[in-house]
Amino acid sequence: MGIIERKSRERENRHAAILAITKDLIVERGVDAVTMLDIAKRAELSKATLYLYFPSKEAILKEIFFEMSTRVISYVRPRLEEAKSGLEAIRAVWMSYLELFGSSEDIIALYGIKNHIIPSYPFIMPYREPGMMTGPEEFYGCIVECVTRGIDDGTLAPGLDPKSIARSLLMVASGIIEAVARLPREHRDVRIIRAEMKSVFEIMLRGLATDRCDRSALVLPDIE
Amino acid sequence: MGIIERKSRERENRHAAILAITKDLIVERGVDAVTMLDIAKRAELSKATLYLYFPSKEAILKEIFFEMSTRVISYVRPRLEEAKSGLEAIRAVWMSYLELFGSSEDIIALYGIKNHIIPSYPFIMPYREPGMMTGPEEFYGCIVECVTRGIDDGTLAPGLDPKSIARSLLMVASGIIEAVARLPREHRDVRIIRAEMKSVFEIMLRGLATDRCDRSALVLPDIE
Amino acid sequence: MGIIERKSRERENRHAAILAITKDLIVERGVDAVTMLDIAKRAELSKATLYLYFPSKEAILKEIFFEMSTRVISYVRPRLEEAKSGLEAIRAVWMSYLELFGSSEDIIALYGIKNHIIPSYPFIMPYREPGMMTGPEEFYGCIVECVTRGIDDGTLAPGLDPKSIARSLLMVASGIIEAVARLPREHRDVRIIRAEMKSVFEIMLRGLATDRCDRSALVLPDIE
Amino acid sequence: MGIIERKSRERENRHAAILAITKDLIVERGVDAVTMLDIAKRAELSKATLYLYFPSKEAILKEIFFEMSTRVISYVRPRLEEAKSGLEAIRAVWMSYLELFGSSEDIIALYGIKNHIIPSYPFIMPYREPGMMTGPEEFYGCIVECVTRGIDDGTLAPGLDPKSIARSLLMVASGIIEAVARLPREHRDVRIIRAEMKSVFEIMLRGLATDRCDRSALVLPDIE
DNA sequence: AATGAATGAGGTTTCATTCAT
DNA sequence: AATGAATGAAACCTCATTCAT
Repeated sequence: MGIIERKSRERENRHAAILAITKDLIVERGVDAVTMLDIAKRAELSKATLYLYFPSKEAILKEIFFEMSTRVISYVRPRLEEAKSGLEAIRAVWMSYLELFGSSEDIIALYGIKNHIIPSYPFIMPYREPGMMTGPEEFYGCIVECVTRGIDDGTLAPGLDPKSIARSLLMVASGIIEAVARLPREHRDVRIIRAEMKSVFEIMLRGLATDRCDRSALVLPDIE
Repeated sequence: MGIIERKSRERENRHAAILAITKDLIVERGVDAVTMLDIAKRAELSKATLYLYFPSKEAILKEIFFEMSTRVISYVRPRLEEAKSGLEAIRAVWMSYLELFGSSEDIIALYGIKNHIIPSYPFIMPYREPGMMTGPEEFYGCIVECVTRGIDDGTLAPGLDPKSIARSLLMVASGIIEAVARLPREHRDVRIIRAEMKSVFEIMLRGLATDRCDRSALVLPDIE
Repeated sequence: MGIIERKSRERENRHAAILAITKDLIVERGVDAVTMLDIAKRAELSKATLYLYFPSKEAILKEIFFEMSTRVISYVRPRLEEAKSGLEAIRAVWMSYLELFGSSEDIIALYGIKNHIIPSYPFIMPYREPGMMTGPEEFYGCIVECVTRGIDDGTLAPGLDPKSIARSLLMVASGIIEAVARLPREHRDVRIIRAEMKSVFEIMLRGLATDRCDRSALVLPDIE
Repeated sequence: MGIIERKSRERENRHAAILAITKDLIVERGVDAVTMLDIAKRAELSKATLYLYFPSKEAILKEIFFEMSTRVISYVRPRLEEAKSGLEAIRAVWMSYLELFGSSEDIIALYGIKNHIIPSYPFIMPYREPGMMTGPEEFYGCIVECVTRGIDDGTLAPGLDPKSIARSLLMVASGIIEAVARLPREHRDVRIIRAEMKSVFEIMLRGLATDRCDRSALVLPDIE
C-alpha cells in the first residue's frame, strides 16, 4: 500500500512537472513554437512517455488552461466579494491582473492557450448550469455580476449592458497580455508592462465610472 | 500594344487575385492555417505558379500587410486633419475603425499578419527618419500627435503620456480585432461586432476625455 | 530572299548568343548552378524562347561542348604537326592548355560540361570510323599518336602504353581544370592558376621523357 | 543493462548503416544524385527517420567526410614515417592510394563529398593552429613535409616549391578519383583503374625524383 | 512505467519543360 | 518568332503520434 501510494504520488509529480515545464516553454516561446519534443527534452523524458501522462498535446494544453483559470478565479473571487461597490469590484479585477502578472509571467501561457482551446471566448459561450461552468465562463459570469452590481449601486454608468461590458473588459485585458506575449523574452520588462497595463485599466475605469464614485477608486496603486 | 496592355493587366490581376485570395483565407482561418497549397487551390493554380508572382510566402504576407496598412492610414489621416480637437481626432480614429470594419472584414488579415511581421509592435519600434516610416509606425505617430494635441487643447486629461496612451489605444484595438478574428466565420456577425467595438471605444473615450469637452464627442454613431 | 537571309542570320545570332551566354554562366557558377531562367534572363529572352532554338537544356550543353572541343582541337592540331618529336608534341599540348586558359577561362565550361555529356571519357569511348570522331575522341586519338611517335623516336620512355598515357594526361589536365572551376570566381587568379598548371605539366613532362631528349623541351615558358 | 547496451549498439548500428548506405549510394551515383529519399528507401526507413539520426543531409555528408578523411590519414601517416627519404614518402602516399582503392571504392565518396564541403581545396585553406586541422588539411600538411624532406635529402629535385608540389599531387590524385567516379558502376574494373592510377603516379614520381635516387623507388608494385 | 524507434502527412521551395496566344 | 503563364515532379525538412519491447 505504501508502495502504491508512492507510485501514485510519483505519477502525480511527473504529471505536474510536465504541466509546469510546458507552461514555462509557452511563456518563453509562445504556444505555437512549443513541440512535444521540447517538452520531453526539458522534462528529461522521452516523447513517448508524455503520452503515458496525457493522451495528446491538446490535453496538456487543456489541463494547463483549466488549472490556471481555476487558480485565477480563486484568486480574484474573494477580492470581488470584499469590494464595497460594483466599481470597486471591477477595480479589484484589474488589481488582480496587475498582482498576478507582477508575481509571475505565467498568465501569458493562460492567454496563449485560451486562443487555442476556446478561441471564441468571450463572444460565444455554451450555456451551462450554474456550478458547471469552466473557469473562464465563471470568470465572465463574475464580471457580468460586478457590472450589474455597479449599475445598481450607481457607481457605474447606467444604460450599460453588463454582458457587453464584461466582454469588453475581457477583450481588452486579453489584448494587452497577448501583445506582451509577442515581445521577445529579453524585452519583457515587467515594470514597464505593468505600467502599460495600469494605464489602460485606469482609462477604462474612468470610462465606466459615474461622477458619484470615489475618485480614489479610479486610480490603481503602483506595485513594485 | 492593346494586347500587351491586356496581358499586363491580366498579370496584375493575377497578382492582385492571389493577394485577395490569401487575404480571404487569412480572414477565414487565420494566418497560421493558410498554406501555399491552400492559396494555390483556391486560385485554381499550382503551387509553383504562386512562385511566379511572389518569391516566397513571406512576400505575399508582407505585400498584403504594407498595402493594407497604407490604405488604412490614407483613410484615417484626412479624417484626423478635419478634427477640431485632439479628442475629436481620437474619436475619428475609432470611427474609422468602425467604418473600415463595417465595409469589410479585411482588416482582420491586417492584424493577423502584423503579429507575424512586427510582433513587437507597438512596444518596440525602430527609429526612422520622418517620411521613412512604414504604415504602422506612421499610424502610431499619428496617434501620438492626436493625444498630444488633445492634452494641449484641454480635451484630453492632462498628465497623460502621449506615447503610452497611443500604445494603449493600439493594443486595445488590436485586441478586439484579434478576438473577432478567432471567431469562426459563421459566427462573425458584423453588426454585433461593431456594437462591441463601439462599446469599448466609447468607454475609452470617456476615460480619456476631460469634463471640458463636448459630451456628444464621447458617443460614436451607429453605423448600419 | 534578302529578308529570308536576314532572318536566318538573326536566328543564327540568337543561337550563338545563347550559347555564349550559357558558357559565361557556366564559367561563373558551374554547370549545376545554371538554370534555364538564368540563361533566359541574361539573354533578355523568355525561357520559352530558348526552346525555339534548342530542344532542351541538354542540347545547349551538348552544342557548347562539341563546338568548344572542335575549336580546341583546331587550335592544338597544327601545333602538334609542327612539333619535331613526340615529346615536343606532348609539350605543345600542354602549351596549348596554358595559352588557351591564359586567353580565356572558357575552357572551364568545356570541362564542366564534359562531365555531364561524356562522363566516362577518357575511359570509355565508342569505336568510330576515322573521320567520324567527335572532338574529344579525336583529341584523345591525337595524344595517343603523339605518345606513339615519342616512343618511336626515342624521346619518350619505351615500354609505355600510348593509350594509357593518353588517358593519364587527359585525366590530369581535367583534374586541374576542375579544381580551378570549383574556386569561387573572386579567387581565380589566372596567373597563379597558370603557374600551378605549368608546375604539374612540367613534372609530367620530366616523368615521361628519356634522358636523350633536349632538356629545354622539359620546361614550359612563362606566359604573361 | 544488457538491454540498454544492446539498444545503444543498435542505435549506433543504424547510424553507421545510414552512413554506409549513403556512402554506397554516392559511390554508385555521385553526391548530387543521392537524395534523402534514396537513402531512406535503401535503409528501409522513412525519410523522417533519417532525421532522428542526423539533423540534415549536410550532416550526413560531413560525418562521412570527416570520418573517412581521418581514416585515410591514419592509414597513410605511419607509412610516411617509415619512409627512409622524401621520395619514398611520396611513393608511400601513392601506394596508400592504390591499396585503399584496391580494398574498396569507398574513397570515391570521400572525393565526391570533398567537392561539396571544401570545394576550394587544396587551393584555399583557412589557417589553423597545429593540431586543429581537419583531415584534408592535415593531409596537405603531410605532403608538404614529405616534399620538403625530399628536397633536403636530395631525392627530390631542388628548386621545387613544396606547397605548390603538394597541391599538384593532390589535384592529380583527385582528378583521377573523380574520373573514376564518373564511370558507371558496371564499368569500374578495379584492376584497370589501379593500373591507370599506377601509371599516372609513376610518371609523377619520375618527374619529381633526382638522378640520385634509387631507381626502384620510382616503380610502384602491382597489387593483385 | 518507460522509451527508442519509426512514420505519415504536410510544409516551403525549385526547375525543366509545355502550350495557347 | 516570341512569350507569358502554367505546372508536375521532386527536393529538404518538421512534428504529433504510435508501437514493440
